[in-house]
Amino acid sequence: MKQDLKRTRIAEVLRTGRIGSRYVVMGWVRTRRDSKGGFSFVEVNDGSCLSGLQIIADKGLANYESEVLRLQTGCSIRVDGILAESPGKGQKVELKAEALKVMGWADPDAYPLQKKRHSFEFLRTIAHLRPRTNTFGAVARVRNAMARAIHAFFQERGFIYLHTPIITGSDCEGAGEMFKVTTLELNYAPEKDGAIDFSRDFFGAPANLTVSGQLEAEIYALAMGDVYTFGPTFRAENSNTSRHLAEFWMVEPEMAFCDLDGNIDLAVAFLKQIFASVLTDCGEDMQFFNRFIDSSVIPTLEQLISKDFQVLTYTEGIDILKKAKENFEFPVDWGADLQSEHERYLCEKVVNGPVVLIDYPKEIKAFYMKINPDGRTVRAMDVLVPKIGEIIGGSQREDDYETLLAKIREAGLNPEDYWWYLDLRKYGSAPHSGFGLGFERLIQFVTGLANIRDVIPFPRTPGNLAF
RNA sequence: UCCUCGGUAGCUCAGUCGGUAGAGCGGGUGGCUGUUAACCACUUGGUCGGCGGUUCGAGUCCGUCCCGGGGAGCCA
Repeated sequence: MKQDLKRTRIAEVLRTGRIGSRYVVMGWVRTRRDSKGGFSFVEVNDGSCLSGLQIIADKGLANYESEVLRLQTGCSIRVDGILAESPGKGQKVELKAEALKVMGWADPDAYPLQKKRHSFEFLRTIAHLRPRTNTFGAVARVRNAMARAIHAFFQERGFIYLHTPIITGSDCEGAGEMFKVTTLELNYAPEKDGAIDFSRDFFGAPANLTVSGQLEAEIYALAMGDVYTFGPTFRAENSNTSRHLAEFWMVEPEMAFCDLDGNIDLAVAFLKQIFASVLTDCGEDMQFFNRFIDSSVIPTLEQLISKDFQVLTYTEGIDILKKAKENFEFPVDWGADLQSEHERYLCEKVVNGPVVLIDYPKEIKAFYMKINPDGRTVRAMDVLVPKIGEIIGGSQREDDYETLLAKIREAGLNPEDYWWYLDLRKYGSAPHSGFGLGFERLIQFVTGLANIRDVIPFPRTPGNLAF
């Protein structure tokens, strides 16, 4: 065995491999088919691409009878061989093995993955093995390509990548239930006046996992101009749906000297560039999703890249819904938040694509959003997409000190808790805008996977902390 | 958290009116073949989610709990 040769990834063998050259490939066996002509076909996958490499192993190998004929799905092997043109259908090249070494066996009686389709529900119960399947390998590569594309998009535009804290002292970010962080022994927590005494906790105060980096991102936007965060976010909501996770990744750009129009422009350019990158960088994986998961993903993405996004005000959206001949379960009224069925109708029936909804009534949006001159609506924007719903939520931020102070009080919040946030409006305030994008929802949209638990390696949901 | 549908072999599922457990795939053995979701034959394989109840008898009916899917709410 030529131990001096270095391992070559299968993606590279298939892309640049030369017929007649010697390669070393290492990976996991997907299937083995024997020919009684005295040789076997072994399909190997190493995760570098969707395709596997067909190995031709014949009885000339010293361990053909003893090992090759015992190879099963899941075994890891090393193959040293010569790349050859394949006479069979289904692949252009194959590796003629000069040596095949079994690195790790996988008992076929016990190994849960078979060379057939498994349900996503079952694969979730074996999250340590599911990346070895076609679908989850493709998801992992697409997720990686999208993360890289996100950084590329912002870096090209001069945005600073900002690391906002995971642990936060403020429970006033207002975006949902928070996980508590403590080193106190829960059964023996110190008490004072009948309540837990957090002054004796690690931070000397109650601490939580962040639900958003936005408020901190505003700090840096009002110093660096354009910043973005890209990191984990935590919500302790008891949400049991196909589009909610307790731990998910969020992208949050924040731009100084930028109004809502600039915010919309960035969001649209962002989505288009990410979609285009995935189609170029992950062509094979996307073909796979388009064929086996959802036959509309590639046409949809291609359309979005070239098409203008429809921008509607909330008021226009309400008008359209009121005139619609659809029997909605929930009534449509100006001032009420849109239900999922309303959002879906606008995306799927009216526009047939994503919709940017702006200028929502102030009562149904967060206190920090900038009030419009009409006094009733705020400069909010939601980007809604078919099937998934809200994928981006953002706004121009209120930059006027007195107005923000009043709105904090109106919301029943304590201005003292927001002293530094208010300070930003006191010293060198400037118009600024930003949005939050759910990374996993974007991956769902791109891949067509119906359940958000299948686009993150290790999903955290209520009652599920395995792996 | 609410509504709804499910939980039967390693996996995907069928199981009629309450009468004593089935198929395909997978695994094993043999055959055949430059094969590729290979094919053919034989074979292996079960605490019917847990607990309790009704009944001569429960996979099947009732109660309860656990887990999963879909929908809703909260949101990204």
